Amino acid sequence: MTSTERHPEPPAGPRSTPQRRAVLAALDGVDDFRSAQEVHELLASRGSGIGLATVYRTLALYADHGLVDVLRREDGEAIYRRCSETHHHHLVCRSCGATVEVEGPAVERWTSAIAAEHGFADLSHTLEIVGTCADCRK
Amino acid sequence: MTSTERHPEPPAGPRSTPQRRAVLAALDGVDDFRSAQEVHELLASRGSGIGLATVYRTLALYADHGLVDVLRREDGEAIYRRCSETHHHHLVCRSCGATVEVEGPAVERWTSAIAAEHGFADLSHTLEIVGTCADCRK
DNA sequence: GGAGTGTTGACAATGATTCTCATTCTCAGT
DNA sequence: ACTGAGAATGAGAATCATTGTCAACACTCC
Repeated sequence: MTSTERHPEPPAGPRSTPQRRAVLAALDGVDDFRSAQEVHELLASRGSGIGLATVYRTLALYADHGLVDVLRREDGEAIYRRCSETHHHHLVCRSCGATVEVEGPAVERWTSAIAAEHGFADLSHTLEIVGTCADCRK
Repeated sequence: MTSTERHPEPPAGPRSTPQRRAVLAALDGVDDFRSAQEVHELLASRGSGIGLATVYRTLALYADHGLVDVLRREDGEAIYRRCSETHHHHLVCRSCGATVEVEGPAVERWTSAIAAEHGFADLSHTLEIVGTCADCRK
């Protein structure tokens, strides 16, 4: 709150490094969610000597910045996916992992209404739909 | 596989034992989500010598039977809460942890519609709303 | 009372994630 | 381009929730 705001917000996004670019590239190469361990293995199999800790740090970093989505597998393992930056939800196939991003204005409205009704503010929410896709039902 | 199947499936819910009753009682005593570790500590502080592994087994057991809800904290730790057995969602205060169970017919309808639209079947979904409750905003 | 099965508790084992720290790299001036 | 300051990286140790193992027990049915 001081008058020290000459540089309101140095555009400074995360610094660009080869490792970070590699992680994003790896995520761009797949269309479903991958764990940090999997991303690391994938990169390793391509000859990248990137460290596991760096993969974790990078994924956490971009997750904070909203460039990747984070979900949890049933066993609690965190999984990540490159995604659009607008608010959305996921429809995931429990069999093949295929993912579809969906928007739900109706849901947004509903959550706001319900929350307000109970006196809650500063909302955020998560919604995931898991099912079996058409291909896997054959 | 002998002919010993006279009792195909005793309506038998989980067998009742002092330990299991203690775990459920502990959950009944609070109105928000607790981790297995916390439940164990709580019981220990009451002089119960119940083992940690038993707490995990019991919570997993009741979670399977739908008697307790399971959520994940941001760090991935599983948290449990005694709940009604009908399908519902949670509105959780990020500050004090207070929880409200809410129903959302609108959401149920929306998820079914969206999923069908993309050819998904055998649906299940999770929806959590996190916010700051009225008391914590003072 | 005894066998058979389900439960428990203590403890080891697992496995994802985080931390530490010395080294290396990026980026904004100059 | 050159340099300094601070950010990022890698290797491996350290955490910590969760699960597996197995012997001792509890309960039910005969």
